[in-house]
Formats: sequence, structure tokens, C-alpha cells
Amino acid sequence: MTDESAGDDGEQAARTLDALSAERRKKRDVLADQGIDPYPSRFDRTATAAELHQRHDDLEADVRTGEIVRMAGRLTSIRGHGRLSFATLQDVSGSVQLLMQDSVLSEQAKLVLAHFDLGDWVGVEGEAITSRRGELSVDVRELWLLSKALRPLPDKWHGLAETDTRYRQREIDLLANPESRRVFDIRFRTIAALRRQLVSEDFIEVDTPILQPQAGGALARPFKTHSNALDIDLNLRIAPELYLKRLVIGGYERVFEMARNFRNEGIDTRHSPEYTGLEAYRAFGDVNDGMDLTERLVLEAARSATGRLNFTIGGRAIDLTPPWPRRQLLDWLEELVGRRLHPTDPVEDVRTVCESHGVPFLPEWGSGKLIFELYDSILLPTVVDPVFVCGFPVEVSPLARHSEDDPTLADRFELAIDGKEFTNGYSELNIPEEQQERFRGEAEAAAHGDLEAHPADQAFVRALEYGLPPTSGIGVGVDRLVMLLAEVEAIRDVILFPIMRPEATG
RNA sequence: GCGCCUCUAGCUCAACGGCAGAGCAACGGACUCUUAAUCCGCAGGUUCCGGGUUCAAAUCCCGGGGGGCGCACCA
Repeated sequence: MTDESAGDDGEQAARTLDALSAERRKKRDVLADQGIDPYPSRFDRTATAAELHQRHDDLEADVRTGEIVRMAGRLTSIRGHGRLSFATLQDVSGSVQLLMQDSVLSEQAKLVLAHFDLGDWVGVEGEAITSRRGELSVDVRELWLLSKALRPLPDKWHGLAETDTRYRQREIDLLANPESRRVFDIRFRTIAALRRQLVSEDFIEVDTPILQPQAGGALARPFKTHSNALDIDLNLRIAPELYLKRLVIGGYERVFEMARNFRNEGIDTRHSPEYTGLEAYRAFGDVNDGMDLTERLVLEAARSATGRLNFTIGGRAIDLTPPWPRRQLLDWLEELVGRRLHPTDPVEDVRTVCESHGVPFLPEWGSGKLIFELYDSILLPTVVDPVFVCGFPVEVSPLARHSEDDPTLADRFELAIDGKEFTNGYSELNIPEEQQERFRGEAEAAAHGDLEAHPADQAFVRALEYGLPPTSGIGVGVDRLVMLLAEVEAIRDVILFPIMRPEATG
């Protein structure tokens, strides 16, 4: 082919890959020249691999069923024996062995077989049989190319290992690494289970704005964008919370939304700038109903996606068996630091506790925020099995109702598992004046440079003035739940196409 | 943002100052019951990029890039 033509530096890097691709392209073109369409528009399948196994896995060796099936999938391996070849056909449900005998194949099938490569999509027609070794196979008589793989697949045994490529080209990861398929199967089953459970409890699925003039509903830094038509700056939402509560005000007593939130913050094994959040709001409920609902949702997801309640992540065993303990944050912290803390404590006192436990803090933080930091730094990491931590300072809960018996504490919980927050929920603050007051406090924090202060949302306050019934709300980190159920440690392993720097262009 | 690790054939990995190699995939050939098929043969490289040290650099040093992990902030 091309000789080493010096100076042609741009095209030399991919020379060997080009050669492999050219080989495959050539085979495709040979078939086309023989009148075989290498990209047919459709194919009728009569069985998937799983269906075939279900029907025939109990057969003895060397049996012919007489059943003619048409199957389709990707060819992932071939074992040639001269005029007899075995191959593996992989479809969405699993894989099945193909038996291809010269004496059985049609002329066209032989031609296709002679020009196929690992990775090609093919359709086959043949009799379901078992081989002499007893493996269920299709004794192929007709073989169609459905689409050519012009690039070679990763090593069939070792798969694809480089994380960079696995994330950037997830399609290769999925087709080459069964482990990756397993993880995402669990993800999709988890999402389906959460949705099914909520719908069965009469929650209505809604969709609220992602483009928001003000990014509210959580304490986080947003991504900024711009509307050309309106000539205004917009934010990608950090949470749907405020809009969902407005729907409750509007009369939808049970609503949920499961969709992407965006937070312009650090990326690590448990944080992704775009992640899937589930928020559910239920009129006439309180914080305890939120915990009950959370427990039902997580257990149903675990049961439905994995059939198990016991998991192991990084060597740590986690047991989801209910009921999960509900502990007061201040009680627990008292055990850990040896003294009773309270949001009304002088800030100097709480700072001292932080210092003695190596918890860094900023001068503008009040006692409530400091207590929350202690929770985050010294309590949360000790959690293994699920536990509901209840009673967070109002100072760090601008949208939560204050407790009946302590106005500085919110009726709020977090579900902690394996050192991570999985769910945050509370009795919703529905007193307009108090909400207005909380927003004022946040505005003050913003004025002092807090980039994550909650912006005052007057449309939300106005909505509250029409009356929000007593309401229980929860927010679930769906990706983290999937991480637990799939037993993986990196959030990127449960996100199909995690955000990456753009690939360098030559 | 700071620290540590990593980048070699399409894929998985060796070589760690002295000729850049193996397995799989590819290519040519043998083989009608294999399943990581086997056997014979043959090819395949800007060792992430740029500079430096050296008789000699994939290897050591400096700078840059991609990725991972840890620390700090958020879920």
C-alpha cells in the first residue's frame, strides 16, 4: 500500500489502524460487488439468545430440535475448523453459539462468512440444535451481514481496561466488558424500580425547568448560560425543589421528578457535575413520612435491581436489612466529641470543638454551619449500614420547616450509607414570612462572599402565600444508589458518558 | 487548586540506560464439535508531545497534555 513517504507526518500515526480498517473495508466492498447489501435496512428476528436458552437449555447433547430461528447480533468470537466454524453471536439478552458447516450453509452464507470480521453485526437463520459437547447452537444455513465493524474490537479476553477510553467511548466499553454491562443493567433497573414504586404510591411524574433565572432548591454553585432570545443570563438547575413545591401548591398532592441536576463544583469519585436526582413531594406528610418513603424506595430498588440486601464495596460489607435506625444528630455528635453541642452555642465554643477534631472552618460560619461540618467530617465517614440522621440546624436548611420543640433545628434527615449522603429530606417550610426571612439570611451570607448561599426567590415566596399544605419532601442521589447496588466505587462507572475534557485534536 | 501514580502495536501487557518484545486481533495456510480451539507461517511501532543529559533514552531530568487516585469544597 502506501510506502513510507517522508514528510507526510499527519497521517502516519494511525497507519496500522488504517491498515486494519482498510482490510475490513475491502471485505465489505467485495461483498457489495457480489450484490450483497452490507447495510440492509432491516432484519426480522424470531428469537433472542435468552429466549432460545430458556426454551432449550435442558436439552441433551447432539439433539436437533427442528425449530428454525432467525437471530441477530454482533459476532464476538470465531473458532474455525476448516469446513466447520463455531462463532459466538451476542445480542442484547446474552449470547448463543453459531455452528456453521460448509455442507449446510447456502452459497451466499459462505460468501459472507468468508468476508466477516469480529465485531460485525449479522443476522442468521438456522435450526436450533445442541452440539456434540452439549452447547445450544444455531446450525446456520443463511447468514446476512447487517453492518460492518470497520474498526477492530478490543481484546476478546482482556476487554478494554484504560479508563480514559472506557469513559470516552462507552460504546466499546459496553460491548467489550460484560462488567460494564452488568453495572448499567443495574442502573436502568434501579431507575425503573424507583419510578414504578412512586407511581404505585400515586405520585405523578412531572418535569420542571432546567433553565432557571435563579438556581435554587439547594446550596451549590450553578452552571451559567445565556438566552439569546430573551437576552438574559440563565442557570442550569441545581435542584427542582422549588418548582415541585409550587406544583403541590397548585394541587398535585404527590409529585416527583427524576432528572439531571447540574452543579459547578469539584469532580471526584462521588461527585459528578451532572448527576441524576430524584425528588418527591407528598402533601400532608412530614419528615417521618419522608424517611418511610426513602426506606421503601431504596429497598424496592435493591430488591428489583439485584435481588439482594447485602453488598460489598471496596471490602466493606453493607447490610440494607430494615428497619434502619433513626438517630438525632446532636445526640450522636455528643457521643463523638464528648460534649453536647447546639446551634445556640456561642460560635467560639463550637469552633474550639472543630479545631480539636481537625475540622477546618471559615470565620463567617455560625454555630449551626459548624455543627453541620462536624457531621460531614467526623460522623458521616463512620457510617456503614444505613442510618437516618435527624435534626439538622436551621442555619444550613433554608427550605426546611423548623422543629416544633426547637426553632433552631429543622425537621430534616439525611440517609447515610457507607460514609455518603444518599438522601436528604424534610418537612417543607410552608410559612411564607419565615421563608422570606430565611432568604434574607442567605442574601446576607451571599453579601459576605458565600458563593453557595441560596438566592432569594420571590416567585417562590409568592407561591407560598397561596398556601403550601404540610408537605414531606425527599431528594435521592440516584447515581450513588446505583453505585451501592452495583458495588462500584466511582460515580463515573455508573454514568454512561461522564463529562471529560475534550479529546485532543491532532 | 496541591500531592502521588500512569500513558509502549487495534486490544491486554513486557522490556526500566545497551538491537522495542509477547499474547489476542489482523494477514497466508492446515483442520467438520470447538468454546481464551489448536498447529505452521507472515506482518504490524513517532514507546502521549516538546526539549535536555548521555557514546547510547521507552527507560534519567525539565516543561506540556490526557487519565486515575488521594487531600480540600459540594450530594
